Amino acid sequence: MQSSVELIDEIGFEAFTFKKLAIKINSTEASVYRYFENKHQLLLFLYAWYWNWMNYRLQQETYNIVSISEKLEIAIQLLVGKTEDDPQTPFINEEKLKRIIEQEGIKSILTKNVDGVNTEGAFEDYKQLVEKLAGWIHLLNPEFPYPNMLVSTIIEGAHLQHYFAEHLPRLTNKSTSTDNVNGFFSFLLHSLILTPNNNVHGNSH
Amino acid sequence: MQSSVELIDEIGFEAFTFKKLAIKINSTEASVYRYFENKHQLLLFLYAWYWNWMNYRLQQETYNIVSISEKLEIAIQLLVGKTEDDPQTPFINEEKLKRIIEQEGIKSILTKNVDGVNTEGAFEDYKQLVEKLAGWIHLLNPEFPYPNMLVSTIIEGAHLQHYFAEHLPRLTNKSTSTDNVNGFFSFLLHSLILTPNNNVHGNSH
Amino acid sequence: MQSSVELIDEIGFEAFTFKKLAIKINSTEASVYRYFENKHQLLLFLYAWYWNWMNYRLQQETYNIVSISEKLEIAIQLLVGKTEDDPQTPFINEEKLKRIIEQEGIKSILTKNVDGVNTEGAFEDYKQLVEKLAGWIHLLNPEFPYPNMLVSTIIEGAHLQHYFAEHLPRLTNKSTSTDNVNGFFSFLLHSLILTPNNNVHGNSH
Amino acid sequence: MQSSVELIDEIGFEAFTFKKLAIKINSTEASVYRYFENKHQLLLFLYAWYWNWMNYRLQQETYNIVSISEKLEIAIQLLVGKTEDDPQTPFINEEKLKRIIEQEGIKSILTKNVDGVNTEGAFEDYKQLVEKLAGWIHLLNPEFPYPNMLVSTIIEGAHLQHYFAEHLPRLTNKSTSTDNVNGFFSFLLHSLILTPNNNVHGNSH
DNA sequence: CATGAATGAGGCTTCATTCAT
DNA sequence: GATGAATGAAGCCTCATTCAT
Repeated sequence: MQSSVELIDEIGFEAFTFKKLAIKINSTEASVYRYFENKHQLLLFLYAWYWNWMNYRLQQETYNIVSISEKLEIAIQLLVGKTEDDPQTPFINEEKLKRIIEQEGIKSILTKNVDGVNTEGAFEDYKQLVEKLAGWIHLLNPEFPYPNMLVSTIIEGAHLQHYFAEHLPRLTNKSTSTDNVNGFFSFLLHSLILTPNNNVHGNSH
Repeated sequence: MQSSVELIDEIGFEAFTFKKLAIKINSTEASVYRYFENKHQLLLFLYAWYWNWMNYRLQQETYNIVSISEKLEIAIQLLVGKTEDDPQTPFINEEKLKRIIEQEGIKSILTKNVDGVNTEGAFEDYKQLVEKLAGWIHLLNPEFPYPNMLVSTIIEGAHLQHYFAEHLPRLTNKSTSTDNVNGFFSFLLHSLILTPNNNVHGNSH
Repeated sequence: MQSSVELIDEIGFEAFTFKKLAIKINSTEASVYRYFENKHQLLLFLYAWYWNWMNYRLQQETYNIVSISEKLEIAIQLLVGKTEDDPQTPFINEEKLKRIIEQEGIKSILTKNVDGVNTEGAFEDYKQLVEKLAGWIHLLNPEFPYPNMLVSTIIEGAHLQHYFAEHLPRLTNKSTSTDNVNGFFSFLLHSLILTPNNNVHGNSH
Repeated sequence: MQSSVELIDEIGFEAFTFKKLAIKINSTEASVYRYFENKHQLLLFLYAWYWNWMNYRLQQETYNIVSISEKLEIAIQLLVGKTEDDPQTPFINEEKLKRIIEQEGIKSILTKNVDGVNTEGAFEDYKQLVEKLAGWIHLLNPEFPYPNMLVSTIIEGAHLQHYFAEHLPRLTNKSTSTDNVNGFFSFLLHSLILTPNNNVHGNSH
């Protein structure tokens, strides 16, 4: 588990194979196959685990908060901010896992086999999280027609911006560290949802 | 060229091989290698070609327009809207290419070798486009601190939303066709940039 | 093992491939790769095995001999003389292996990657053997400044002379079979080392 | 010509291909094929050129010398000593060529196709040189039964010792630079040939 | 249940060479 | 004569998976 996270983080998912994993954990390919059908299943498992954990954390950090806008703020912090290793789960390093999700997660969606994978429920937690936040947005601003889009754009956008900050700075705006990513998406949320008197208007075709 | 676009569009980049391409065009693997070092180079070439063409189109459609906000609107239409085959380039089907960029483009960025690829200038046109639009945004709203982030988020976000609309509808908001994608990102732009009196505030840590 | 020795002996190392070996032993390339990373590793393995076996034989044939000059004589016989199949190792045909070492061994040294290979210890037994004999020479003739050179020249020289005898007779001196090789190198050893009153003088620049 | 020497010296003969050469000289593979049938022919040509040049130099440097032992001394210097670029042949860098001969020459002999190559006369100059020196040795010491062996052992031995000095020092004896190679082989020659009262005795089986 | 061994299939790439202009 | 293009063949290697014990 932890080893697979480390290895994927090190060499990337494309270069990752069960053989290399087996060597790393002093085991055999056959043994690894006992636990995961193939490497894509492993990634999907990590993906599901990550979003399940995120849902859990979100619940923890918001369940005694009343204000929905405050809940949303917290959610954004959680999704966009830095992730640190969670000492409660010694079997997995969340910081590395986050980096994998950022760099490899979207690839497990952008695959010719999405639909098949999707029906197996691999993205269930992710979708639940998106819908939960979209629901909150709807409560705050019932007129806003794109709550799901906004949430999924923030999530995936944040992943990309973190990556750009490291590798393609001309696509992003750096100032004091990567806090800008946080700033941008917070600002987005406020401008669109938390600020009153938004004049909602659709496509101007 | 056209054949490679078709084949990638059909079976996906992962399943795409020079052998399959060779069979499709009644040629040999070795011949294909004369033109592209490997399939990743081919994808990068398509990527570069696409953004070069986008830059060209943007210039065409905006150079006699004075209003910068209007220019921006047009740019968004171009980036987010549907792409149709350009009859001026019979050797390439832009509609299919767009679909490839949407589904595979980000993968050529999210690779362990980005930095190497980047120094070769593969993303140059993309970055130029982002910076041009970011420049316009800056003119309209000099206080706005995240112009590049906004542009790259719109571009990549739009790609994803188109994809979600087809495969993971719970992550998006569908109504009448994918026009919603257009609507959302136009709205984003207006709310953040084109509407006066935005109270810019950064990260609320 | 034995099959690879036979095949290399037959067709030469350059023409030797794992595919051909696989066919010969009714197996598959992939299976061969389980045991040797690539054909160069296989050759290095054979090389190491050969010199390990030579060290062993030398020890066997000299350990109850007191006279160092006699030991040296025996060593030369071993290194320069004919090698016959050792019935104790049914899995390898030493005669053929010797022919491989003669014709291919030096190539595994004269490679752009020597230094890398060398650090992996592939030549360890070879070097030990050379140093052991050089040590004996030093005991017999402490003034002689080139013991290692002499030993390595005899070993590699003998390989070449055997080869020349078969293929380029004008570079050698044939009389009664290849015994001449033996004669020449024995003579060399005697003239330089075993004969007293050598007037050692270095480079005459 | 010069480019091929440089390229082989750089990357080694195994990795050398006409394609790489073509790129280096801004030409095409097809053009290179106009001059050399294949890369082995090219190596043989260089080999032949080198030994032809050596013969020429030997003649130059010895033709007004009377003493045969002196001639032999000069020959050894020539064969064993450092080679510098000959300004008379601007189209070829002898120093690099020498390094190629040292590292690759013996491989062109130790090939399964020697016999074929041999009949084409590729090694003619080499053999002539060996025979010339063997003849001198015979004049000095008519009893000595291995003149050709001695010469070819010195030549190839010197090549190897130079190589060992750089890559496998435990097989050689280093003191002040590689002059030792010169010293050793000079010494060899003196001990066997130039010193009177050698008690010639053959194989002591 | 674990694991060492086996393996078919195919991916990627280069070679050496020829052809057509 | 030079050269851009084409290509069959093969080499090398890894993958994902299964089998037998």
